[in-house]
Amino acid sequence: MTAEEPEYEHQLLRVAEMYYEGDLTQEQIGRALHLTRWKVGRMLAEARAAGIVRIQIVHPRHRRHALERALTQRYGLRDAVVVPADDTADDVELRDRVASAAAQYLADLRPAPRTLGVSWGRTLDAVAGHIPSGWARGVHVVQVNGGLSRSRRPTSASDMASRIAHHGGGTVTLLPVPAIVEQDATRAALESERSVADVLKLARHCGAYLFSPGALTHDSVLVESGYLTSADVDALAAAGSVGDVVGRFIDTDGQVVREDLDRRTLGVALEDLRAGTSSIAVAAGAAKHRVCHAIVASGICNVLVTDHRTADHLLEAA
Amino acid sequence: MTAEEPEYEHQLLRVAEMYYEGDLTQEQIGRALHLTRWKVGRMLAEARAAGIVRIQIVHPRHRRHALERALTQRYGLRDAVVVPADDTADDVELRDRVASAAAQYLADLRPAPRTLGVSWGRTLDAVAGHIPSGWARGVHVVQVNGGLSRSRRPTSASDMASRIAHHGGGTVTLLPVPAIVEQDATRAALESERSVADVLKLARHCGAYLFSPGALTHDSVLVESGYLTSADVDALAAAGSVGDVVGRFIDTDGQVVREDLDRRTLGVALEDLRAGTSSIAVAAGAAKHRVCHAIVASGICNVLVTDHRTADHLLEAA
DNA sequence: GGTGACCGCGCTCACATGAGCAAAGTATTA
DNA sequence: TAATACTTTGCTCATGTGAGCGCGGTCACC
Repeated sequence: MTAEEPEYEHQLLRVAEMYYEGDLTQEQIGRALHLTRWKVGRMLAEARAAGIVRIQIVHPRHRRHALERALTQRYGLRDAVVVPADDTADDVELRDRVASAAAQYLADLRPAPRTLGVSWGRTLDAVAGHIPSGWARGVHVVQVNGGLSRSRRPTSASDMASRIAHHGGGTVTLLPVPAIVEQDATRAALESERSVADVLKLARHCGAYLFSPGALTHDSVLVESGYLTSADVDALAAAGSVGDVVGRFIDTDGQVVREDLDRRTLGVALEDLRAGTSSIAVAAGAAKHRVCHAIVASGICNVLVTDHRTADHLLEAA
Repeated sequence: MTAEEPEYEHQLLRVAEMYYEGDLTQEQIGRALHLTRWKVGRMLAEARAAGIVRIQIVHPRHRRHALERALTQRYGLRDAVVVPADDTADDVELRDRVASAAAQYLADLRPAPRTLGVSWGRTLDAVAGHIPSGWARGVHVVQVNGGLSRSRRPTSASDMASRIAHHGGGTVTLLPVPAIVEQDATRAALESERSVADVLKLARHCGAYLFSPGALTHDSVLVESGYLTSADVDALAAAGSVGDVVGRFIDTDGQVVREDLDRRTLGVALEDLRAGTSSIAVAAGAAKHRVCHAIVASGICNVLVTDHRTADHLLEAA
């Protein structure tokens, strides 16, 4: 611990090599190095603790159960799924891994939800891409926030809800309105529209919700889709926002910032997510660390699917 | 083996997680998963064999003994030192690692050489930088090939021999002539010079040699130092050369190419290296793979210090 | 359908290993 | 210097673990 003797550390290394690479017994090593066999055993434990010997599990489906347990306890979550973030992987690959785990989690969820509220975005697009065919039987998927396709990409907001429903042998109900409108009155008008009101009513009482918080960055999908300008992002940041959930921007306490903007946003309220039996948030990458903390700390989600670095961040936060 | 069942692989993963991360005994795992304890033991062995569980030793001084053994056997070497090539490290860091190992090897060499012939170059410069003070007592270091400083860098050819001697509490004999001269006659004249002849005689009977083969690239030190032009490099490549040893360019069989150039090169002959008790070659990086193969296959060195990727390459070569 | 080859399984048994403990050694303080 | 707290060491013992064996099931080939 305190010694830091290079000579001793080198001995540790020799012992570790003999044991793990040379397949010698601790007794044999002790004989060769003039040590008792118990000393060798302790040195091996020390080498593992010091990280000289690293035992890691390498598998795409591997989950970090220790972190999951810590997260559920720390934030009173129903469940957590933490996948290892490979050092060599970029953000896109990481998102894909996390999305895959989320799809798997959803498929394994028991009792299977009869109605599932879903948001949209890059992460959910990836989740939809990994959902196993036949993951459910006759699920009813409901789009919980607006997202009329102003997006340039072919995978529109409505598409991911459809795909998830399709693979679950079920039906989909879309919310064919913009995510954010320009006038409060427009929102009110749309909401009073019968077809929209019906969807929202449905969306507010789903058995499960699946969404991905958005980071407050200039390349967010809300910016790319044209609902926000770069200036809006700066203004939100100045107002203390750390990101959005189903299009609603929140601060570190999970409270809505900029009420005026929020009143122009179409979709379920944060309260609806808080009330959900399974409210599953999916988030990957450093950009989402802060918004992740906000949603788990304020109970907007009760299930979190993420990568181990985000999990570490959440556990470090006081 | 042949099954490739994803379900079973997932079970393997679960078992591995429980054992290595959950610190459960094989018995407990068997209980939980309705397996016998022996099945669990076999699954763990399988998981390790399949690479799902990876046990690796992480330490700057770590050596790959299995590869060292394979190399010494395959090429009839006296000794081999193979250090792991960290995936994240660049070529410079890798060279430093290998150089450090070489310095250590030299210091541990028993019986300690009374006379040591050294070459020069970027790699040997790194070796000199890592040689421990007091690594020998009264060693006599002799420069084995020409290298009168035409180099732009401050670390001249003679400098590394001096440093190695200095740290070994010994003396140094330099070879103050160019590496390659322009006329055969010049070489003959220089060699007949008493002072040069004496050094060469000394250099030809060293107890140990330490050198690093050079790759045939346009940024080789021989080019940088002005002994060769870029065109010369291309000509040598066309003549079948894979690199140089103490300034002498060789082909894949370890034979000198371009006799005319070789006759203008000052220093010990390849035969002198082949005759040495310890002829230690130090080489790191992909660029030196081919020249490495040439020198170990043709017996120019009998000790090789290198990285694990080079070792892999040498073992793959039929 | 019969027969032999093969494979995976559970088990015995001998060995390897870690937890826990008391003695020896070492640092710390009065 | 002596007393004390703390660490390290070697050991006992219970437990964990892997090699090897025989059984039963499966498959291919006759």
